Amino acid sequence: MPARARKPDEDVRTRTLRVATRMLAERGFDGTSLQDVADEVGVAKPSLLYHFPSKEALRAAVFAQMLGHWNVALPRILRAATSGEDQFDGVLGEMIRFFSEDPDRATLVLREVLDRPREMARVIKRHMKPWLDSVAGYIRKGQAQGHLHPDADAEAYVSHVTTFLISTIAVQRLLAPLPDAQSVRELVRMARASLFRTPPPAATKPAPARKSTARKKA
Amino acid sequence: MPARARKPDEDVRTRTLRVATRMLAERGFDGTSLQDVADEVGVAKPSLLYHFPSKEALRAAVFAQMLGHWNVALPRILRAATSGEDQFDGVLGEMIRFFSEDPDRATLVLREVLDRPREMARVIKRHMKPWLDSVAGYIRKGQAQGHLHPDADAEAYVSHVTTFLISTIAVQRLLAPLPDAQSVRELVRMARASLFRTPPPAATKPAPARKSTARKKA
DNA sequence: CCTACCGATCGGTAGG
DNA sequence: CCTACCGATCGGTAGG
Repeated sequence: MPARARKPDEDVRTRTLRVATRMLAERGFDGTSLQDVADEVGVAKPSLLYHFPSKEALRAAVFAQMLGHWNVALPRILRAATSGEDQFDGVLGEMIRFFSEDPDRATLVLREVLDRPREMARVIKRHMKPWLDSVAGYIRKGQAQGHLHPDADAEAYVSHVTTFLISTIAVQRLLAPLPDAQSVRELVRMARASLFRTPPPAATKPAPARKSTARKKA
Repeated sequence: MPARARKPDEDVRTRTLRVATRMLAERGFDGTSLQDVADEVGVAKPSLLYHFPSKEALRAAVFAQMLGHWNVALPRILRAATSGEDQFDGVLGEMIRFFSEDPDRATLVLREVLDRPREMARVIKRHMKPWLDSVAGYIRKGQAQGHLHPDADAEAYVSHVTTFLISTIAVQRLLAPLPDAQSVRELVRMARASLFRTPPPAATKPAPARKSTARKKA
């Protein structure tokens, strides 16, 4: 008797990670019990503790999986980044893509920042700071070249755009004050307009990006 | 015997609200037990349940107190709002003041959005939407007059600036990537630069505001 | 991967 | 405002 597997092609560990990711994002760590997760996965509670030695370990595994996805996406983001305006859309578009393609990622990051700020400060330093710094470097270069706002604070700008982006994606789907596309479009416009001195290049769809074959722009 | 009051000039209800506000912001609702709160207030757990009939009621009271503070601050914010550039700094400055003066307010709002999105959608509609809409109206007027970016989406802009502001204040003190003043300054600059067509009026300290006696600007 | 069970803690009540 | 106590649920273990 194969008991009560719901997706027989997926093993318990995989299903548990998927279910736990959703529940941790939705209810938070303290609001989610192992029993809740076990019920939804379709196994007994102690079975979870065979795959993950503790609730804390499950949390860590969920987060590690998300970090893994981030590290898969990073090369693509880095490839999009070099300098100039076209690259701006590329990088921002890839970051938006990463968090929009599974908004639980944004929610999870936000919750972790609230619940375990010290640990998250370490993770950010390790996994995001390096390339945020390099983006800040490009911004300073662009400022020296004169096409970016000279009074922008490069470090604060990249840090703020990241917070802005993650928070907006996490909050947007919960409160849904306006359509998703509209929300993203204005976010991109704001990030752009507060960085570039020149107005945006007409209505050349500034959003998701990565399809653009065009090169620099002047 | 007056038992073990820590601030004898403050009654238990007041102290409980103060302690609970801090703990709910720091650990969240599910991460905070009534026993934790009682211990810190210096009373027995059932005493809390005399003042607040349930944990849920305590949460509601904490949130209601914050909403009360908001409704006290609102007139000042509305007074600062009329239209144009000087008013922009006034309104934004007052909002920043409200959340910066007690960052628990920002954290609490963020947690409530994550934990009880439906209820928070109602609260926002009731307590923030009306005047966010009126700010959006001023923005559209400014766009018609030509000194604001014509491609800005007024509704999305005000909603995003609010999210941006609350998230940044809540996250900033937890991760502290950079000094508070620097963080706020860049936030204001970004909000400004993404709305106004003209560059900011030199280095005329654009931030906290409300001391400004200057009137419109041209 | 299961059943059976553990001590600890949860929010809340009785009763004064 | 307290002591004493409640049933329910928590994360986790024993043992197979």
